Amino acid sequence: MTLPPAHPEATVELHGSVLSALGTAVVSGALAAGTVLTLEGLCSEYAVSRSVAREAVRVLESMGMLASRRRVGVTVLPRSSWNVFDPRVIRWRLDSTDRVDQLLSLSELRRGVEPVAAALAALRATPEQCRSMAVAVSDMEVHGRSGDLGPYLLADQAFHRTLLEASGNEMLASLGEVVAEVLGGRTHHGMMPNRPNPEAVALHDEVARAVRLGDAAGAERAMRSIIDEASAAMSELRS
Amino acid sequence: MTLPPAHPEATVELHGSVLSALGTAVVSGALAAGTVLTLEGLCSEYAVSRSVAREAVRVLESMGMLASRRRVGVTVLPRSSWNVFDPRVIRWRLDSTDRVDQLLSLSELRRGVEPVAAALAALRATPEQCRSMAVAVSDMEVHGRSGDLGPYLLADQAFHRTLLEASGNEMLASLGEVVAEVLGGRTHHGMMPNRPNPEAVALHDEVARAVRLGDAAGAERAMRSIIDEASAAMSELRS
DNA sequence: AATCATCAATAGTCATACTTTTGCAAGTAT
DNA sequence: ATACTTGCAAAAGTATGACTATTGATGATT
Repeated sequence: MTLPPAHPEATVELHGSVLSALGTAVVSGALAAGTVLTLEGLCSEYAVSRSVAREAVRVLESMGMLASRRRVGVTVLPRSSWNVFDPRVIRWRLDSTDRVDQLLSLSELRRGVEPVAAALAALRATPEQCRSMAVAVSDMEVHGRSGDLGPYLLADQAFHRTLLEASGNEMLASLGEVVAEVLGGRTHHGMMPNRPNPEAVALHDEVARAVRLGDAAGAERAMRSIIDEASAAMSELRS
Repeated sequence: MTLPPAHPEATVELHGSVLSALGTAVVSGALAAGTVLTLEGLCSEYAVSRSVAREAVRVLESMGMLASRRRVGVTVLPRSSWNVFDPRVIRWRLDSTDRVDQLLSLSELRRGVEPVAAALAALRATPEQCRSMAVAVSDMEVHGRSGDLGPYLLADQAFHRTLLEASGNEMLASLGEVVAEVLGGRTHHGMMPNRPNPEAVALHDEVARAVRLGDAAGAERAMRSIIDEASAAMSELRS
C-alpha cells in the first residue's frame, strides 16, 4: 500500500522546506528585489548544509526568482523575471499579500483561455468527458439550489478542469489546477453570492451541451458568458 | 562594462550543461517516461560530481520532468506532469521532434490569449507602447511590401511582444517570448507566404489604432482576425 | 585621470562519510 | 497457500571540508 503524498509540497525533505521558505519570502516581498544573500548566510539562517541551501537556490534560480553570481552572492530578482506560470509561484502568491493581484491576473487570463478551450473541447471531447461535465452541471444545479457553497464549488471546479482537459491541448489542460484555485479563492474570500446565480448554472449547461453537439462557436460564446457573468457578479458584490 | 550573457542558457557552469542535456533527453523521448535512473549513473554518464548531478535533477524535478525517491532512484515522468509553461520546456520541445505539436499547442493558446491582451491593452497601454506598436506596423508594411521576411518577422515579433506587455498583466506579458518563438518558427519552417499578406498588416494597424483609441472591443476583434488570418494562410499553404 | 595588477570574497565543483527511507526477499505464522 | 513480520541493502538525503574559478574592488603605476 504505497500512496504518494497527497500534497507533494508537504515534503519532509529539508530541501523542500528551505525552498518554500525562501520562495515565500521572495514572493511576499520580505526579501525585496535586489537584496543580496550569501549561500553561507542561508546555511546559517535555515540551519542546513550547503548542499541543501544550494539546491534550493538552484530551483529558485530556475524559476527566475534568484540569480547566483560568483563573488557577488545570490540576488533576489524582480517580479518581472519570475516564471509566473510556475504552479508554485502561483500558489505562493495566492498565499501572500499578493493574493488579490494574482487572482486578478488569473481572471484576466481565464477570460482568454477558457472560451478557446471550450471551442476546442467541442471538437475533441471524449464521451467520458462529456459525461463528467454533465454530472458536474447536475451537481451544480442541486447544490446551487440548496445553497451548499462547498459542494457547489467542487462541482464547478470539476466542470472547468474537465473542460480544459477536454480541449486536448496540454497547455490549456495544465491551467485546470490554476482555474480551480481561482474559483476556490473566490468562494473562500467572500467574493461569491450566498446563493449561486441560476443563470450561471444554465450557462454551464449550455457549454456542456454545445460541447456534446460539437458546436464550437456556441461553446465558446457560452463560456465567454460564464466569465462575464462571474465578473459582473463580483463587481456587483463589491458595490 | 559588465554585460549579462546574451543567452542565459549558454551557461558555462557544469550544472547548466547537465541540466539541458538531461532535459533535452527527456523531452525528446530518448529517456522515456518511466525510465529509472540513479544519481550515480548520471554522475558517471556526464562525468560530474554528485553535487552537480543532484542540482540538475532537483531543477528537472521542479519542472515536473523527474521524480526522485529514496531506494528507487530518479524516475522520468510522463509529459502530463511537466510544467508545460516553463520557458525551458517550451524551448526544448521546439528544438526536438516534438516541435510541430508544440507549435500547434502554442497557436491554440495564442488564439485565446492575444485577443484578451489586446482588449486590456486598449485600457492600459502607455503612449510609449502605442508608439512602439505604430513603429512596428510601419516596419511591417515596408518590409512586407519589399518581401524582406527577416525584418518583417522582427517587426511582427516586436508588435506582439509590445501588445502583450501593454496588457498590463504579467502573465500575459510573459507569453511574449513564446509568441515570438511561434512567429519565428512559422517563418523558419516555411509556413509563411513568400510575401506577407497586406491584409494581415492592415489588421495589425487596426489593432494598434483601436488600442490607441481605447476601443477594447475593437482591438479584441481585430486581434482575433489576425489570428484567424494566420491560420487560414497556414492551412492554405499546406494544400 | 586612466590603466593595470593584485587580492580576496564568493559561488562552483569534487570527494567522502554518514543518515534515513523503503522496496524486496526470506522467513514465519496462520 | 496466504498473509504477516523481520531484516537487509540500495538508493537518495544530508553534512562537511577542501580545492578551483570567477570577478568586483582596491590600490599602485603610468
